[in-house]
Amino acid sequence: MAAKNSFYLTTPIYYVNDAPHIGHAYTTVAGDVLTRWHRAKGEQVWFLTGTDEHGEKVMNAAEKNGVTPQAWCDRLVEEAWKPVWKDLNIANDDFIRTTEVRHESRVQRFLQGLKDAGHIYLAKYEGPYCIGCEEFKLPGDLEEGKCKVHGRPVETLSEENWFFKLSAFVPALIERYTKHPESCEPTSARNEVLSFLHGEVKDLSISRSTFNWGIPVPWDTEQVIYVWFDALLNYATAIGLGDEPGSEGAKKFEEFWPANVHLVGKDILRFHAVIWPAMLMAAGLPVPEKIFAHGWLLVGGEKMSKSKLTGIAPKDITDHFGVDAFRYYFLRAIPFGTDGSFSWEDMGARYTSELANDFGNLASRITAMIEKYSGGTVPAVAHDAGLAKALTDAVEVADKSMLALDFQGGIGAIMEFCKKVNGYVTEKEPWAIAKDESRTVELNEVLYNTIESVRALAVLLHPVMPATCEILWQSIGADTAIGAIADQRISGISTWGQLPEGSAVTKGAVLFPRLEEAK
RNA sequence: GGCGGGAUAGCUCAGUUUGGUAGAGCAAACGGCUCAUAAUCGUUGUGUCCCGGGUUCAAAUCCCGGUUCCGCUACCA
Repeated sequence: MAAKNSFYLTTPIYYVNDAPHIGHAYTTVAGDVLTRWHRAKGEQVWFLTGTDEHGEKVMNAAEKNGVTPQAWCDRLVEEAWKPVWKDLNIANDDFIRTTEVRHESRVQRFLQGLKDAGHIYLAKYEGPYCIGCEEFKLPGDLEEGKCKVHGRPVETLSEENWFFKLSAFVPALIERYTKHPESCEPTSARNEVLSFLHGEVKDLSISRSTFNWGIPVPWDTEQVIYVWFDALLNYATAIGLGDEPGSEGAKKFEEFWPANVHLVGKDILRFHAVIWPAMLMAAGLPVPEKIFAHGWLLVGGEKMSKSKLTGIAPKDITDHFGVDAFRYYFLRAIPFGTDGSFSWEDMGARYTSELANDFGNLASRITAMIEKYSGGTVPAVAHDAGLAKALTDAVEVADKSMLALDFQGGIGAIMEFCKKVNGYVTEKEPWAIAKDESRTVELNEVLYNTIESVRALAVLLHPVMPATCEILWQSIGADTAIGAIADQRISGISTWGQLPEGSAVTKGAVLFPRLEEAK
């Protein structure tokens, strides 16, 4: 595969039977931070998110609310989903909805292609069916022959469905995950996938005839395409899957496919690591480079859920801590890939310690000192070998970690540097030097080295906390002196001495005010 | 039932591959400093390393057995 300078990342498309909670936001923020990091590396980035709008559950939710499925989706997308991403400062390049024509037509074309190539066949699906649930049940859904949900006996029903020859791709999938372990991470997730593949994998029923909220099977319009088959394709339809050579869509697809990373929650790992690549293989397309399954956010030790009143809306948290603290906290506190416990206490502790005391306060003390001791302008460029080295190391570790989706490690390295700068200031005691007029040169050096370190911190933390770092960037005069923060490159951060002498520094409002006891 | 992962300081966790006096951050206590957001810097303490056996000069680490939590998978039907 030719080395390309593009980076294509997707979040799952979220199922619109309800409003987003912090679990959805966790995935999307992670995607946003990672894509912002790649943009800061100068890569051509495409970041896709969207909504999954077909299927029986959406149809039922709409019915219960007395509206058509389309109206239901339109309302949730416009009033709940898109606004939340806007509030969280998510810089997605596209937002796909599976009810859009661009998606539906490409899905149909893709499916027709698979059928023409012989990967689709008609067969009778027979199994236990619960009238109450109006769906076929799996053995695990049953208890003593009765539906667990309704506690009533199931009937054996059969339905003619179209099947995808999933089983035919098992050997190729096993080979893929064995030879390219990085294509499914973390390791625990890959092992689960492999263990599943080594079991008995059955062909997949990809159509339904019991309801009609979905994309019609092109050659059998009595049936609609199974919602997962439809949904997975969004990653490719959004960038022009199957379009005429030479068209805009085809160019985009050429540029960005295969996706570099599909971020998924661990509950939907198998769809992405088994079904999706098999679909692509069947179509003769390259498979995604990496499926990354992150963990769940736990509240009180349990997976968040609406029914247990643990479904927290992002706004509940951002109203108190602010958007940037939200973005920071989950990626900083939880190793990506393992479950993590959310608690107001822990978030409050980390906010105070790391954002207010370490980072925010460092910005306050240096801007205040430059105003007080240097007339509000950056003094002559100076150099401190210790800080410069620490910065170089921090950038190196942070970059390596972020690229590996180790957000905790990456942010940790940056914050370690921040602490080091605080230590430098305390040790040099600029306030003491300032009392001796013969030591002005020395004083200016300390001030310069500190503000220059803050310049680097602003760029390093920009992908994680864009709004706050932008404010900081302005307040140290960097915007005027060296250009927009968004144009700064990771590779250039550790070049010492960028903030020029004379830049205007103003001590603005504190970046992360101390908060009253959380909740 | 099978496979896999976890149980370590008040809290979150690292350390277990390659045995050698038990670690980090946060919280706590004490000291320094006063540029800063009652901030920051330094120092300090903290442990039946889930339980019971075994191997060894020496076990959080290796072996056997058990408890408990979690994930994947299967089956009972």
